[in-house]
Amino acid sequence: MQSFLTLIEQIEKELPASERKIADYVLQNPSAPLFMTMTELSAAAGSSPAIVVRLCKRLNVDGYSDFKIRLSREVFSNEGKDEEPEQVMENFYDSGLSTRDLIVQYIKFTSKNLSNLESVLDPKTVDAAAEVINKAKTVLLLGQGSAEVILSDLQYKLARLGKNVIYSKDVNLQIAQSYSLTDDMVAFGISYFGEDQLVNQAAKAVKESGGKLITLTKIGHNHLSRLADVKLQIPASGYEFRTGSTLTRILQIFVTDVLYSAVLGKMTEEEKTAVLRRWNFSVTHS
Amino acid sequence: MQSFLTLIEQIEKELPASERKIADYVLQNPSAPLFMTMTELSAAAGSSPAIVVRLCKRLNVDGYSDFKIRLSREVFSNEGKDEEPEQVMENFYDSGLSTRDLIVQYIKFTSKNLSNLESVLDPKTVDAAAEVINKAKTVLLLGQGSAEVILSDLQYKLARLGKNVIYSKDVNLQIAQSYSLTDDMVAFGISYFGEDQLVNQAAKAVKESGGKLITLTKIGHNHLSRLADVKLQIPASGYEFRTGSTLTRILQIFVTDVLYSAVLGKMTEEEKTAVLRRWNFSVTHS
DNA sequence: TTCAAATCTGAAATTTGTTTTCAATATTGA
DNA sequence: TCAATATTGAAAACAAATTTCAGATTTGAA
Repeated sequence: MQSFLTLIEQIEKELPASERKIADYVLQNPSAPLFMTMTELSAAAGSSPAIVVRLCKRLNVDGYSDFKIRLSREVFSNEGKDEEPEQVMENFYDSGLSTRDLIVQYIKFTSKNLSNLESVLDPKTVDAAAEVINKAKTVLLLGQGSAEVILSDLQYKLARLGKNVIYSKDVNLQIAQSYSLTDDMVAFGISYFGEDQLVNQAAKAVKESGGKLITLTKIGHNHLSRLADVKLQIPASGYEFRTGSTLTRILQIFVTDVLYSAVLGKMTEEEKTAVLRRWNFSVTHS
Repeated sequence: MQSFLTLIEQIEKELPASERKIADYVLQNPSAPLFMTMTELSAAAGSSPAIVVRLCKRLNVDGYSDFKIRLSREVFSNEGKDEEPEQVMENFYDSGLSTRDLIVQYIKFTSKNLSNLESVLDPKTVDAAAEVINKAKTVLLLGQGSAEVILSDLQYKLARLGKNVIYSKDVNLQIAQSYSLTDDMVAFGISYFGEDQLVNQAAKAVKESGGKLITLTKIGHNHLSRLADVKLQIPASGYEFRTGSTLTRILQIFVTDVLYSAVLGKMTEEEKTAVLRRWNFSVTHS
């Protein structure tokens, strides 16, 4: 299948003026005709519908809709071949993107960041975290602000895994609880920057009472993860501020998801069955 | 970007008989319609042209020729790729995957589902939702259970956009509030299955009081989205039950993220500046 | 179970878009 | 220069897509 656009290019030079207008327009906007009627196309190119038909004939296609199909085949099979360097997302809501493009770019952006996660999230660390959680009977959750969202979700997950979960949204209460950690408990702290004063105070309390601490922060040095026995980390997006996106939230949920599965993987068959029972109950119809 | 056929597959089961005939025919002969008129296609599938139009509408494409274009895009972009059958994720925690592989598969799985979202999430609908929210002064949030997580996140987003947000976790209170919707308010209901009795009751209350309702559910028929003025939809994963993954949560957050950006896109410069101020304040160091 | 409301269906009418026709105009080559 | 040939676009004819509508069916509420 020789390229259709190439074919147009090749005959373009010896086309009569009016047909050439159309050919030129198509060569410059190969995907545009897909969304135009013949009349629109001819108007846009400064010609008339009859000419479009004649051009189709000359190109040996079966009519205008066949023309469109050949064109779309061309356009879409090339799509994504020479991806441009993606400075996308810099300030995407200012860039006048259509909502469709916004969605597409956003999907790309998120997928790309998920891929990055593969190199940042260390399997051994996930395993270690799963191990600790698996052994613990009770999990104490630490965090506030936007981390609450993730913690609530984690609360569901852990409950489903059969853990007792202690989670109060008030950080001061969290701190109080952190001082009374016992052997069968583990604390799980979430904070993107790892620099929340109060959360860190709770983490210190956990260490002082000799308890285990798992943390989930962005990659790099920070006070929270320094205190941790197991440090889960997600990439720092950098764009977060400007875009206002909650990519961070998605990555955090993703990590807790993986962790959930990892814990499940360590369980016995009966334990897994129990998890399924809890799950079926908790889902019902929400 | 393989997803238009996936979309058809997803809704196929709950299509009315006559539309299903056509969907089935297309699924079995994905490239056939490209060379057929609507009448031919409907005849081949044992249905009528009007039904084809209706199916196009349901698929959120712009008419039969748009349908053809989407299809050709699918057919031709896949040509010669030899996708392997991907039975991944069926029961991945039973399959003895190493944690590294678990992460890798999970990333693939999530990315793939994000791609599916592209054909399920209709830009026009997102636009409509953004429009409604932009005009409203106050947003009332509806939902419970695992949707709480998303609603809390949404609460942050909306607050940052300068909206008054009314969100009580107690559904009964939500219902009560729903009866007193005023003109400058809009309700936003989230429920994966769209079949939560109490949430639906709140939604009905919204409609009875003449208010606007935006919903976020899985794709397909359900009582909640039926009541909606604007229906946002995410793909049904199917695996959700067995895997216990919270993919749904990720997709939901994703949608609200896109919506956030879409609303932002509709704002004036001063309004955007105000949003940034709120954002910088709200993030600080959590 | 019964009834009202909502949804589905396909034939027919309508609208929209494509293709052909044709007369006027321009171009070519002897 | 002047036939022969090719190009053009307006309008007519045609074809296909879309909407409408009224009857049939299904669904949901009481």
